[in-house]
Amino acid sequence: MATDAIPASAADRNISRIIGRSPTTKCPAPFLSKTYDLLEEQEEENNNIKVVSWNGEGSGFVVWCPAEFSVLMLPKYFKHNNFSSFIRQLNTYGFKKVASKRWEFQHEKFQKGCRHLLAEITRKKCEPSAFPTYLNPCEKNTLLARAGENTTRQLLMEENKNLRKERMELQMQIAHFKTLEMKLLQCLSECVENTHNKARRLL
Amino acid sequence: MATDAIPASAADRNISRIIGRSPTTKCPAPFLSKTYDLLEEQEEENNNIKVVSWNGEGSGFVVWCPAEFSVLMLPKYFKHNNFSSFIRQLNTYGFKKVASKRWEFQHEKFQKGCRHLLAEITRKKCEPSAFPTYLNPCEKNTLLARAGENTTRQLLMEENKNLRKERMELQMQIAHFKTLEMKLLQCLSECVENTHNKARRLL
DNA sequence: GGGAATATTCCC
DNA sequence: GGGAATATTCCC
Repeated sequence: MATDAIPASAADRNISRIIGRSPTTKCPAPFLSKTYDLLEEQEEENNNIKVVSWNGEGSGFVVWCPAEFSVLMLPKYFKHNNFSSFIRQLNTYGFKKVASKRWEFQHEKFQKGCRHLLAEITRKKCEPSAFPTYLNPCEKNTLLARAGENTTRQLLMEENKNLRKERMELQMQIAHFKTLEMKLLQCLSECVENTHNKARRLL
Repeated sequence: MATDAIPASAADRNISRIIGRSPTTKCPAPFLSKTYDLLEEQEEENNNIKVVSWNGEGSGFVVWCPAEFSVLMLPKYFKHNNFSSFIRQLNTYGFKKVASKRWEFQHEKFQKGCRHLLAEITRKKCEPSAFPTYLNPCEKNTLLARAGENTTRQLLMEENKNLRKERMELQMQIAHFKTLEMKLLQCLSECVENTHNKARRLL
């Protein structure tokens, strides 16, 4: 094992928690440490045939023999021997396949000699929960479903209430206009009649 | 292996999917099948010391020797040898510890000779998945919650739309009344003036 | 390549 | 006993 090969373990994370190291200095995800370890340890062994290695620039790595890699190496570091599960993890952590004809992967923060960069690599999936921890996932789920709906519903109900109030006011205005119209017509009618009568009297 | 020991495998689930079996007849979770297998297979072996077995009534099971169980049996069925991980899974599927002095667990649907009941056991946790999978009770709740909210929302939106339409119509009526009022006032004014002039001319 | 279910680990 | 992060599997 390389001297700088400090595997990310539960103990590490515990220490990290106890001494209160900030998130930026926390230990890397186990998957990343193990993959880095794996490459470093292969580096030391002078095998005739390389199964996996850093690429020429140390900016990524190549799985030269996927079958041998899966059967011989994966179980030493992980709880499986499936190449596809390894690839799934690489994708989860944002690695990119950078060659079409060989299994070469790169990640900006995964470089030969730069173990300290591993801690800056994060999983793609991470949605911080907005709900208190005492709720079970089912309740959270229900609330989550309702949260958006409630906001929308409340807005709709508010608008609704305002619209009804407006309607009432408009209807009162109309009632007022109707009364006014009647009065004006009455007035006009009287006025016309008045004019007529006045004219007749005067004539 | 017992003759009825049909492990829940990816193949099973695939077949289940292909032939379109309903959710109620889908195969049990791998954890449940494996735990059932484990008990059935132990049953057949006439060991001097029982490490794990069904209880007397077949209504649950007992891990008599947790250490041996963890080291010797767990790795044969699972990807670990931790008793606590096994317990965590039992809890996830709703098993209850039913004795204080030994590791005895029960679940209503986990009974000796009743492998078919396993498929009715569901995980407690339901992930916030927005899209259709098999409907467990939790997911149903969520969907029901959403359905109710949606119905309410749709009704509110409908009422809202109608209220806006009404408002528009009322505002048009008001505009009409305003015009009418002006005309009537104009008319009245002219009428009054007319009367006045006519009277003056006649006098 | 990635969504989602299940499994395993870690911690409270 | 269970929440949550990570790992592994399965499927599209």
